[in-house]
Amino acid sequence: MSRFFREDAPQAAQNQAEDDRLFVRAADRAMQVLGAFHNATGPMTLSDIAKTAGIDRSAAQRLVHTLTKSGYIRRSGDDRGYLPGIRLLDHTLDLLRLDPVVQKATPVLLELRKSLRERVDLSLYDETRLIYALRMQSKRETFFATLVGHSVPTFCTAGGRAALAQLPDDAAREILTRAPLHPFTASTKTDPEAIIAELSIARENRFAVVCDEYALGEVAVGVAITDRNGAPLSAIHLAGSLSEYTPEEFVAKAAPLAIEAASAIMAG
Amino acid sequence: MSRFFREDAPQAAQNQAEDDRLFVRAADRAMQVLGAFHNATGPMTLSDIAKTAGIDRSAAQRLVHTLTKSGYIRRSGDDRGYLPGIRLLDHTLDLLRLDPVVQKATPVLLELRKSLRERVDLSLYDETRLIYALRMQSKRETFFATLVGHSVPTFCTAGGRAALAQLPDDAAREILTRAPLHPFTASTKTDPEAIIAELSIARENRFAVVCDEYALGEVAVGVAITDRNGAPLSAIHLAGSLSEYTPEEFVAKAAPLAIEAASAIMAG
DNA sequence: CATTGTGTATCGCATTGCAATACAGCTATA
DNA sequence: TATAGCTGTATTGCAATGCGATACACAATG
Repeated sequence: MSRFFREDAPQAAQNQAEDDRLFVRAADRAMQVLGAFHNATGPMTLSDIAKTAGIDRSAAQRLVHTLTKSGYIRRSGDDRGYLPGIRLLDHTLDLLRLDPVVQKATPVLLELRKSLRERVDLSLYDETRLIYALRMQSKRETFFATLVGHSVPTFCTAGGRAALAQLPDDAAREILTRAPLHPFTASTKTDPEAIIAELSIARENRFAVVCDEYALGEVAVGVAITDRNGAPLSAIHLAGSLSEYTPEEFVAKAAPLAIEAASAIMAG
Repeated sequence: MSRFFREDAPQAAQNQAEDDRLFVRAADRAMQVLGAFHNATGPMTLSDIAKTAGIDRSAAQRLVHTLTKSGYIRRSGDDRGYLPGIRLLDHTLDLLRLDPVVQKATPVLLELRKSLRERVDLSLYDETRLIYALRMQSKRETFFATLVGHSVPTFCTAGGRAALAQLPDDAAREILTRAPLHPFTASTKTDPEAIIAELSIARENRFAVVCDEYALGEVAVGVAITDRNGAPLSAIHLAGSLSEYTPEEFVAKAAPLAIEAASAIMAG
């Protein structure tokens, strides 16, 4: 009993609810080191990593050493410095293959891709952003828009709006306050209330349409995938080129397919 | 000086070369917890994780708590248990976008995909295995053969043999001793010397061909991508169906394209 | 030939991670 | 409705271990 009622002792410091701001856990530090690459544009040196992760160079050295030994960090071939290690891809695979949505969606999206020979993506909902998990690309595609893990904002993309539309307006509003409402094109809607209005439309239609707001010359249709309580988990995203379709044409073609696919996934 | 020559002190335990077998670093423990999902087939409970990671349930609890707070682990929606968290995909992206080979290969492979409307993959070399980093799928594709992070053995795949062929024979032999030479089909070559012989052929041709050894009804052509010292970094992999091509047809069509693509990537 | 940057290695202290322990909720089986 | 066996969660003290300090070898640069 004395363990639980010690009046003389300093306030218990290990309350799980609050310790995480008092203590810095080693697991966090390890992930901070890996996270140091988030803003990198090339290999990082120990000093870079230390600075970015907010730890001492010598601590960084130790962590990098350990992480290198286990393959989560590797030395960059020619250049000096370090890069994220291949081992990370193992965890990527675990994430993808164990994700219930990805599991169910994969065959459905492959079918969908056959019907509509345009870009088909599945992305996972993460409040202010969507992260691409499955990508089935079409003819044209550039850069690293093909990379898994790439994320796009929810506020101005079709999939994102479809996902946000599943939330009550004030929950969506709250997320929008946290999102950087940065315009990507001249047409990007950045007024929260204008976006909320779009969400109402999407909610009614069961899909969202975005034209020219994120990428110029692109029309996209997004449909949300939700859990059984209706909370957004993920979104299907179909994109076409405005040089081939009018927005209406594309929606007419893509929206029914996307809705059907989403239903199939949620039913499965 | 006493710090460096203490005769009475116990043997210094922190030699970086050997401490890793004496000490278990927290960073490792964190990654072991994430690694616990490697053999999972669904959500894992705390006890599962603890058992798999080889730590106490209560330690697992603490780590999982920390990792959950930072998004590397999440609770599985309906079922009980935990799953890998979306945050991992951020590191995936960092790995892919910072990888020099992936950077150079992406545009080349997109072009290649246009010329040859079959499966085109880029995978990263990891001794006994290749890990898929870029996937551009064709019509038919099933299951999670589409997932990034999926890995295949080097000993019996076209890309793998192309990569191994870049090594001296004894280096390749050494790797084969560490590889589980498990037959996937009736045709899978599992005799190390038979594989070494294949490597010689691949070395001469600059590409490797594998038929029916990994997947039935599939013919694949692989070409290695090396650093400037000739060490394998990665492989391009083109696969076609034996119901559409004879092996010779496919090779005639695919091999030149693959070699050209690899040259373009290495020159870039 | 300094100087400033890499990466690497070692040590001791005090911070922090862990085992032990306890408990609340939920399902099943008795 | 016990009761047993799971979940996940929380708290403590001790000692294992992570970190800062420090030092050094090597390259590249001025």
